[in-house]
Amino acid sequence: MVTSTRRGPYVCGIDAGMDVVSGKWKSLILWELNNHGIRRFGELRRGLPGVSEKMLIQHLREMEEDGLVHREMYREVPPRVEYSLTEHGTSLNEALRPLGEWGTRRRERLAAEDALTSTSPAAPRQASPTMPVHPGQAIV
Amino acid sequence: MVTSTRRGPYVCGIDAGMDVVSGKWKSLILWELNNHGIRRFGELRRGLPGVSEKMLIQHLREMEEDGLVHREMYREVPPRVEYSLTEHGTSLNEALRPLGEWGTRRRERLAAEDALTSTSPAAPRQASPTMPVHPGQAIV
DNA sequence: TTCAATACTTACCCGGAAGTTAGTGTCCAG
DNA sequence: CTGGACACTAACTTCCGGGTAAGTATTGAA
Repeated sequence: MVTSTRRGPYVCGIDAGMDVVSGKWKSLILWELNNHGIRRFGELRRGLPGVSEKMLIQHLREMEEDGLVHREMYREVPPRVEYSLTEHGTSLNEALRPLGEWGTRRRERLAAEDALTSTSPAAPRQASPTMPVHPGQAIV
Repeated sequence: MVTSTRRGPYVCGIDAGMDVVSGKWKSLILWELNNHGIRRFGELRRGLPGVSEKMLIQHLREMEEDGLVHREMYREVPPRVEYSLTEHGTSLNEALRPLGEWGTRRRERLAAEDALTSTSPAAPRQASPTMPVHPGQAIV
């Protein structure tokens, strides 16, 4: 079972909160659904560059089980499935906002450090040109 | 190096925030240091039941490298090392508070569900259907 | 007839996170 | 003189999260 190690006995709230977002794409799925309201499976896949179908579903299933996302299936041909955030998902997303803002400040700090460390401090732009990018990973 | 996969190119702030707390004990270390201000290595180990010395140090090192914790070493015999949060560590802890509160609410929900789901063999106070289940204090 | 699109499912594999165990040097209590 | 406290370090092993690739059923389009 996927949920074998999850829902463990939590020692505090942060444990319980971290647990539901632990997963490479969970927070991005949350963000994507929060921004678009309703998304089909394929839309989500295309909206998260680099995610594999297997992981997308696995994460969506876990988040559904955790009561974060709602799954609506229409028995059509071709099949259509719509995902959206539940009330809990929306509130989780809001609870993550301060962390996101903290991370944004951290990114800015790192970019500034990189700009200083680089040999020629010519371009201290916020989008650091020295930042390594590997194919398949989009910079948003 | 431990930091091989870390500090990857982040797609958004949440990525950058999640990265520094990804690690089984990171958030608990943060919590522990935030509560006590200053803690020695052994105190931290005893304060986090189940952590291995290897993981404790590895996490402390990474957090030090990320600018979250400060490490003060006193060349005494026996050796003494004191850990504390930096300004960034403190602000990260505050940024995590909403998530912690969300998690606490989730724990309460889960506890309530468990209370309903179980056939109430252990501690079913009263079977009054009108009685709201209120777990109150967190089970730490 | 073959291909694309839809939303998955299944099998296999790899790398890294985490666990286990042992060892370091110095001092003091027993 | 043996052991423990202290703060680590190192070697080895296990486990599992995530990636890759192929297969499923259906229909319409080329």
